[in-house]
Amino acid sequence: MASAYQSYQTIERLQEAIGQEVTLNGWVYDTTGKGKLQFIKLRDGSGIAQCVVFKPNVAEEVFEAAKSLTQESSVRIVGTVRAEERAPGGVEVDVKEIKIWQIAKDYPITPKEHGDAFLMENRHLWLRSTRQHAIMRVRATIVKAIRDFFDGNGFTLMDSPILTPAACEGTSTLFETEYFDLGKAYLSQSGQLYGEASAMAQGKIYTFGPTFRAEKSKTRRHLTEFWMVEPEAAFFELADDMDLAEDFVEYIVQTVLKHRQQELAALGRDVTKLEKVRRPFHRMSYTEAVEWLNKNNVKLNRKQADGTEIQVDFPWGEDFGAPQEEALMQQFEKPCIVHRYPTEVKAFYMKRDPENPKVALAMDMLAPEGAGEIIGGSQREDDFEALKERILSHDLPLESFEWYLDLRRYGSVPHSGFGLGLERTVKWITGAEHIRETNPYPRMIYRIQP
RNA sequence: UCCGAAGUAGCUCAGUUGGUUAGAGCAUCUGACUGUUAAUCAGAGGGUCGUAGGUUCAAGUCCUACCUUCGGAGCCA
Repeated sequence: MASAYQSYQTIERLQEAIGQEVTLNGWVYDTTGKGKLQFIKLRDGSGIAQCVVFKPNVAEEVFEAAKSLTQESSVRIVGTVRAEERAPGGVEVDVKEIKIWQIAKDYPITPKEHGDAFLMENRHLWLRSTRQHAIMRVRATIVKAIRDFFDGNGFTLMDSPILTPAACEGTSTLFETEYFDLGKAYLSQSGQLYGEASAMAQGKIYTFGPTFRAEKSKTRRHLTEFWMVEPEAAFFELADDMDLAEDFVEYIVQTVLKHRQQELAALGRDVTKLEKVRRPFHRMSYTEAVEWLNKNNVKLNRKQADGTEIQVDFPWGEDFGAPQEEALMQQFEKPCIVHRYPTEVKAFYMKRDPENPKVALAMDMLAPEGAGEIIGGSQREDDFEALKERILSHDLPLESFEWYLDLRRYGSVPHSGFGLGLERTVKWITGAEHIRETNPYPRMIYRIQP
């Protein structure tokens, strides 16, 4: 006897079963009655199949069962598959038997429109809708593409811990918890520091897992819990890091195009835009970007002491906000890497450019179509004294970073890496309006249910 | 944290200068129909108008506070 995962017929493969009798298990997505004719749209997680019950052809109790079905009731249907032009997808099931697992009463999400708050309160049910189903399938494909890319290019998976003793980039945005007798522990906001140690052991590594930011950000680009993949490679300089990032993002996008056309179509995504995501991407230095902003009259809103706002030329040294990034990207159809940011606006572990100590060997990748920053990375400081001085000048506790400094004591080498935010990448590729749709159970500043 | 917007039926919304019994569509229930794709048609049930206080002969509507949600900024992936 075959086990359930082998024997039960999935709707995805119904085309192959034309002429055969099949058994389908699933949930009622929609019903329509037409007198002696009942249509049941059955959803089984793999797809949706139209099932038809015609009164003269079935036993009385089967027709009554069909009439009693409500949205999201769970059923097993036995019937014959046949080609039918009038049915969506070109096939339908001529129903012979119905077994009702459970009748659902008053399913809250109807085929009509709903508000954001309502859908988020019912996130556990919203996931059943066609749109959310498609986004989750694209997400799963992106995750697989990420793993395949690194696994296939000599990177070893070396996951970093989630519970950490100290901050990676300052403590202001960390979730805190008690850790037995050892005091406070924090949820990791990046696996990078551990990733660097791992790279010194394996050469090329990547970490992939959830990260946590207690930032009080309330925008359509922010989650407090999100997944990040962070490659780190010994002997990589900034140029290598940027090449890697371009290859990687191109691979992800092209893999989704190859395997998820159906889902992208269901989402109404303009795939011609994604087809253009081919190397080489655009690149410009931070300094060039500032010049571009000022040449194109993209001003910065600055608050005065009296509370009023004035518009000023973008000053060199200030970090870009979402409005600057968006303005910059409007000229491009492909992602753009902006590199060599001012040292002051970047993290302590980034190496300074030997040719210009005012800038760090940092790079961000901005995605087109308003998607914004998806990658942040850098070449790391590999000089012991320079790194130690940076830790102290950032008021970070030196004793917490002794192990990290060891990486510069024992065989320090140039090395680089970056972090790619999974949900932001899913948002860009699916064209989702809001990042809350890109994670099955998103955590946001004002929402932790369900 | 700051700026802006909104809370009316299970859901999405309308509700005029304050004025009799607060409306519609969808959903639910009953009935009709052999091709529906968010079916259609006929009928029925469904409300502490976010909470508390105030003004008034009279408050869904005006005022105050609070709560909740949404959008944006900063910060970031």
